[in-house]
Amino acid sequence: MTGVTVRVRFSPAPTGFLHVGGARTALFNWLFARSVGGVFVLRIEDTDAALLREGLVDGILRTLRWLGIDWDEGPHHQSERAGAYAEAVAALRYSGHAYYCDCTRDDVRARTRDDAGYDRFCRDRGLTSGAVRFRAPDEGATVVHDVIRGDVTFDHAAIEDFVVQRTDGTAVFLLANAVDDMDMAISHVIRGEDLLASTPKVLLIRQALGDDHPPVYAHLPLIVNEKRQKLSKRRDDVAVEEYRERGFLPEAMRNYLALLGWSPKDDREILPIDDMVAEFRIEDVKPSPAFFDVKKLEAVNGEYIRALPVATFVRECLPWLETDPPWPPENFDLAVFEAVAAHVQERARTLAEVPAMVDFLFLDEPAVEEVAWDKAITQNPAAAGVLDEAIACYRDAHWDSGELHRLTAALADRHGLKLAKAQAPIRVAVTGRTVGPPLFESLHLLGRDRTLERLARAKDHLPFSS
RNA sequence: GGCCCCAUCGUCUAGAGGCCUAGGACACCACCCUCUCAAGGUGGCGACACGGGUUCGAAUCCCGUUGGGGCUGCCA
Repeated sequence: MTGVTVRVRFSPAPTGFLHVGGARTALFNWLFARSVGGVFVLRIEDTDAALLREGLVDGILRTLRWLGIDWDEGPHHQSERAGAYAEAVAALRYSGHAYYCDCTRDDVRARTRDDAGYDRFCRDRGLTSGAVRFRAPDEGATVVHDVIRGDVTFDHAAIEDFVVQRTDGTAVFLLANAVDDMDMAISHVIRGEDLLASTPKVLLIRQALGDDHPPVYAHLPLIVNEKRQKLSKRRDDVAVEEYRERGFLPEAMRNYLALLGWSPKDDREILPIDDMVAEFRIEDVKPSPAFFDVKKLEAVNGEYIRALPVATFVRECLPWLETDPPWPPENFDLAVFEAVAAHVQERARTLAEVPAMVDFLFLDEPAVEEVAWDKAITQNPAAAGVLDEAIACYRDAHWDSGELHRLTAALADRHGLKLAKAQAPIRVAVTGRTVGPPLFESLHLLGRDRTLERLARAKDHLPFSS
């Protein structure tokens, strides 16, 4: 790597949002650039008119920033480099490397052979308008040097005369890609394996354009779904933005993505970004596809959530607590949430599940889970007694979680119950759920009045209430 | 169909010929801890796709088979 300026690029097509696979590609380019002191260029591949709608790029940039992936150059837009592409196409035509073709879509279909694509019908017709096709060599082969896969050889016989410029004069990505990578002096091309098969075409164009410094390639393994297919916009949850909305932290997302195809030398999986940069080696990336496992992502996210200082955790939770909360907004009390935060933080795998863990504190009536209520109260023979006595001894209790704990333990004792059993009807009566933050801290925060009110209400609903 | 890629526990991976009766993590199960649930601790289940070579020795190298995937657009 000495003596050569490392320049990499992430070049997404503007589809409106950043795809999980794209994010991983961006991350690996970024890690590589940062690890060797190279330059990370952002380039928008919008050569197709359909991709020129306003705003399609914004989401991608926003999400890259959210992930902490910054760029040193760009974003360049291919839509603004039409001149350079036109020049390149003209050069290819003059040098005999490309020719006009007026075949229609149907013509091409009819002329496509099973083993080598378009049959080159227009090659020597001397047309002066239409789409422009690259004259692929009839013999020989092109070798793609890939640091992840080794040398991959493509026989020219299987490479068709592909289109480099559309009838409307715009360049297709193969051409734009070749020209831009040369003009921008890209030294390493790191992208998804789905592009491996198109690489010899780009190499052929570059060669025809006089290039003698092809970049080093690294084709990353595809990220696949449970059926081992490439993640697709249609059937899979691929928008990184969506994971953000589902309560994942950017650091966790980034860390998990880094683990798809790469791993540090030791047995660590959770590691700070600086360590990743320090240890990242593009040649260590595995060539085989990786399944995007949301369960594992959640586990990683849980680790990151727990590692947060409580105050930071509280701040991160705010959007979930203040925007469209399950309780009347005016009921929310930040001080109360801050008091339970540490308990919630230990239990949450995503920020999105936080509201349900604390809703009993801000709801006028607890959100009752039918199954829980039925099991712990209605169908529980001990419920009436426990509830009655809880009301009796909580009424004059010193309102403190330790004291509530002691009183309830004594209560359980008198009923010959384990505290675990005795607390169940109380918890469900007060919070509506069987699980949640520690009960006595919860009661303490809820306050005596509301606690007694909810216990009484639960008791009243019992079929044989005393 | 053609071209290309890939192949270690269910999943993500460690493993670059002997350190491997294959290690870690997630998931799952059990137990411990415990006011529920988590967290934490301990343990368990669980893999080198198959067949040939090469070698004193192969998860590691080679070939083949099988399986999976990608590409095959005037999308990128």
